[in-house]
Amino acid sequence: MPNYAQVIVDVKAMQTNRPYTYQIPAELKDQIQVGMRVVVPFGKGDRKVQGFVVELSEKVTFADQIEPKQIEALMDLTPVLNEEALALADHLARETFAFKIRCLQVMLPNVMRASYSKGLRLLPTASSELKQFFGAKEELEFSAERFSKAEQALLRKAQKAGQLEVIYHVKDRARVKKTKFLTSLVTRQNYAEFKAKVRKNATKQLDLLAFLAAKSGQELLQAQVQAQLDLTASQLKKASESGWIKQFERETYRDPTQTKDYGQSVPKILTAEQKNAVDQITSAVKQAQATTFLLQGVTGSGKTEVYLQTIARVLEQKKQALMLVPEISLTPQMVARVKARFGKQVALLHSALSDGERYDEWRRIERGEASVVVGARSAIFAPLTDLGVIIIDEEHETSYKQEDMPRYQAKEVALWRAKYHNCPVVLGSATPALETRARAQKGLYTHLQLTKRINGDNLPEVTLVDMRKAKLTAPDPDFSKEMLEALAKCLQRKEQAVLMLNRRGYSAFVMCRECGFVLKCPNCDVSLTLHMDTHSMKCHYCGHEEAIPHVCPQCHSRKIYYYGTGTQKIEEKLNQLLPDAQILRMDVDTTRKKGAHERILQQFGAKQANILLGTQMIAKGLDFPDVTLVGVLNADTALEFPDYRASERTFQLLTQVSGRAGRADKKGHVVIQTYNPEHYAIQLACQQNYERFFFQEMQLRHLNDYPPYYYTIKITVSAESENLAAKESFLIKKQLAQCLSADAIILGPTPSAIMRIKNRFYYQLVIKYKHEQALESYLEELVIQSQRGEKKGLQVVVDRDPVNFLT
DNA sequence: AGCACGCCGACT
DNA sequence: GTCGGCGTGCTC
Repeated sequence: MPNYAQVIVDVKAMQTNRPYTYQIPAELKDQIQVGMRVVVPFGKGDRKVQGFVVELSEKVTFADQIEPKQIEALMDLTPVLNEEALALADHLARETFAFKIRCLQVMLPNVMRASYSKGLRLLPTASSELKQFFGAKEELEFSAERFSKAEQALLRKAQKAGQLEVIYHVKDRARVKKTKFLTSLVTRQNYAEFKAKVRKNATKQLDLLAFLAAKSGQELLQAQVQAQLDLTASQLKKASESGWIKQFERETYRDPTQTKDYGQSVPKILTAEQKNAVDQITSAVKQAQATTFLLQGVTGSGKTEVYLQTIARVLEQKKQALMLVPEISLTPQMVARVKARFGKQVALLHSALSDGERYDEWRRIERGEASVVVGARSAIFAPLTDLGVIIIDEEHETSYKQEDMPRYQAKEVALWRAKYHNCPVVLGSATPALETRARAQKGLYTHLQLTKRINGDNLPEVTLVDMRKAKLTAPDPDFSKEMLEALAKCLQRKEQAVLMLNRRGYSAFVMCRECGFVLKCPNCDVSLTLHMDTHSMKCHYCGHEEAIPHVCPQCHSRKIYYYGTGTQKIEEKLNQLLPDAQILRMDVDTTRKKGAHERILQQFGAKQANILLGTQMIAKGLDFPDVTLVGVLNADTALEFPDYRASERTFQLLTQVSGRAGRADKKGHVVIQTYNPEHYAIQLACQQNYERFFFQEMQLRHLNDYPPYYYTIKITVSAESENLAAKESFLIKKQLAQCLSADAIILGPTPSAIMRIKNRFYYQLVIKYKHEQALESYLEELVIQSQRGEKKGLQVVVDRDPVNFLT
């Protein structure tokens, strides 16, 4: 019998990474298990917090004379985290320098994270003044915002005087959805008897009785019966009281796609390359080998079919499959494709689900009712217990890295889980991340290649337009002659075009021609962008909004104009330059609403427009047979980024977007406008030459000591005062210099590329290293110690293998 | 978050 | 001398 439990506690302000010991009350001893959530008292005030049981023991394991406190309650009947999840949380905490509690919570759906509230309850000794303050209520919910400082002082005094007590609530938001059913108890025998008791003119009741008699003994959905016979819930309740029916509730899932019919799709015939890939992966599945495969295949080479047939083999082995795709490509078409092949066995985890729906999908997986899981990044934690394969599509996508605590890389989590389950991992991409391709080169990963497009070899023709020269003859600074001609021809042939505007850091802003003043956000270090739809200037980082100025705020000149180009402005120009064009615009503004993204794609697919104009998001995974022209308006903006992956990103983006042209029998054409036509990333993207790019980029990384030759860790320090942020970052550098060997390189501290966001100043340090004995423990300590700085508004973030260097 | 402890200034 | 300010540290 366990007497004590080790509990990882959810403490807000000061998190330590060690568990706390609690006593298990006698009545819970036979129920408590490792992996359950509990409510425990914590701190001097014994406020109640949620915790996770990570260990049970008979004796106290910590040397202290005080008696541990008792567990207040169990929140679960069965463990919500299994052994694997607990081990993975430990690993994550160590690997990402995150607090254990966060690592445990990230494995569970949001609703299982407790919500806390504080209540104040009147005691009999309360003064009449206090009673008045409470009004008629016994208990008030306390929140700091709701009461004034004076009121808070009053309440505090009353609490000290023993006139009221503080009650802490830990609420489990996980709610199982129940649906009402009923069973008809009306039989041929008792029908007449029931009928005799009903008034002759009570038509509704007589109808119901007849209906029930016809369905004798059957289970019916209450909502359906109500709708069909136009009855209210209370009328059915009466029927239940009369003994006509028996009402009951049953647990149901909130899965909106469950009832949808996706039809059925059959496996396609594989090419020799595809078959080889499926065979090799399947063999690893059968032999339970944790091999990692890099499936490198150009756009249109049929990677998805390899995934689907691999999953089918895994299911034949009575094992389960987990497939990650970037959030942006988790479109209805993509979902339909998987559901059509595997039907109800598929569980879907994506951000569009409500918390409740997500919880239900999680429970379906946990109970083993779904053996194929498809989802975005966080689906990597899906509670599958018998994994046969993990597939990561578009593995080079940076969105597989979580950008807040715990800052995990889903690919690395996949490798860990694969090792735990002895199953293969498939990393798929047309343009693999350099690190991935390098591991394949070294033989750590098995390299599988799909070199042929399914529909024959029809790589698009690429035209590179040098905008430095084009500018002189172009009818417009944003559109070269070549681009406009290609568009016009495409429209003439009644085909479709996709136009990409590389937006980041390149949108319409306002500048004064007289004094050079640029309108900037008052809270962040970025210029405000012009939004024609709302006729205002907006900040993309904090949402600040103000009116469009007509005179320069600095020199009062009237010569204040719009510069740069946003998708809106391009759309307007395009309408003038090509009056025949019907344009659909897809960017942050038009896709903000839920489902808007899909709607735009669907409209374009249905030929309601002939030009799709958008930002990077149009480069990902859309597949329209009639698109024969792809235009890139500004290929270089990603090159200017303060990021050692800038070339790689540019190459990937251009290669991907080029692959969108001419996928079917029609010849495709790609027009790329650039100011750096001789840049290797742009040149090699035009040639669709990944291999050359890989070797060239590897040389540069080697030369500059960047991954995959070095590991990187980024430390970001931010505060409301620039001075404080700078001071702290220099202090950290000093400490780092002491614990690092001479082989390590510290870059910075420097102000981040965007130094100020929401009135906070950002400084960053980047450590490049190969082996450092003391680094891990220093950073672990740094993360824990830096919590105390949070009271002063000082924040320190440690990010292993960072993908974002802007902040 | 909330409570104790400890070190300085203003005060009955 | 003592009361109380809040900066600092800890919570099984």
